[in-house]
Amino acid sequence: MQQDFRCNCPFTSALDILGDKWMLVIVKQMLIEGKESFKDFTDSEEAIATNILSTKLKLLEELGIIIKTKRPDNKKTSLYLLTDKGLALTPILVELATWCDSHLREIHPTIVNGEAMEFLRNDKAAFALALEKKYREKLATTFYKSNGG
Amino acid sequence: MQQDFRCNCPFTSALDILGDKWMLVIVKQMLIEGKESFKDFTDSEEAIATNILSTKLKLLEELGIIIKTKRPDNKKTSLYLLTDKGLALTPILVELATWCDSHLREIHPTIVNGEAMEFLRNDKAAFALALEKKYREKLATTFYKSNGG
DNA sequence: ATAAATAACTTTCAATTTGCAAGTGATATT
DNA sequence: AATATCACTTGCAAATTGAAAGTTATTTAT
Repeated sequence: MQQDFRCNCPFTSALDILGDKWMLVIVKQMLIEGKESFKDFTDSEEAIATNILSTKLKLLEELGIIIKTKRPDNKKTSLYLLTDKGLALTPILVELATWCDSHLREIHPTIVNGEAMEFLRNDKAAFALALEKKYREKLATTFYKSNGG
Repeated sequence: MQQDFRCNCPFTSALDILGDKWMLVIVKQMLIEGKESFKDFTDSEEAIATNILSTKLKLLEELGIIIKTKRPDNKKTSLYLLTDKGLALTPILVELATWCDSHLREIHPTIVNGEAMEFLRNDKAAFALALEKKYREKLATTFYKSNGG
């Protein structure tokens, strides 16, 4: 991996890892949109190129933010799942969306504005917890399916 | 400016603006390190190149995240100051540092770990508020100096 | 008044990164 | 056995990044 850090500042160091167009978008797709296969990601609205996706998934795995695994009944399709370290990024995503909701609509009026945004506005912390809980339940289901059928 | 957004997702849209190596680092330098002149930024630990700095400051200003101004007694030195829209990024920075503190020390052991980090760990929300308050006080002082001497 | 220093850029150009398109190999389906 | 699908990899062109040097305006020193 050999990650380079610009300095010893915790803010800058976080951005050395997460400060690009794709890392947090991929995490978001997993957490919010339930994406888990390579194909799921390529089919996204954000239209990530396959070579970039491949590189970023590898980096996320090396950093321990996601794990790569397979269902025993499907040797073809790899599954990419968030680890605890990855799930711990939820508050960052929530704060990003909050800022976007309050300050970006002016220059980008078509940003989605549905029930989920209402929930976010009413209780950020609860929203974050709900996302994490939902993902952990999905993880349980995934592993149940893999083991039990 | 002509900002391009990849889609209507609030998470992705925030990252269309903030998802790079420099935007939030510059905001951090203003908020935490009190940097306000072009020279302050070039002297930073992160060693940003002047052309990049110039471009990013312009973009931040166009987005309304910072304002560019001058003290009446100094026509040479420009001042770059955070707006409310910029100060509203504080919770994002706080969450980034929190994640870094918990999950990045393993691969980057020299990350700073002083009193401020203690405060952050003990009460994230209070830490964010303290940063914002301190910055607003500095703003008041800056404008007092400019107007009164 | 003149010269030197400083601040805030701008320009140039090389290196790196990004991303589209096409190709590959392993599995799965018909 | 043939075809389709999935997860990549490779090649190449375009865009972005960044180091170094240059430019202009203002301020300080002589």
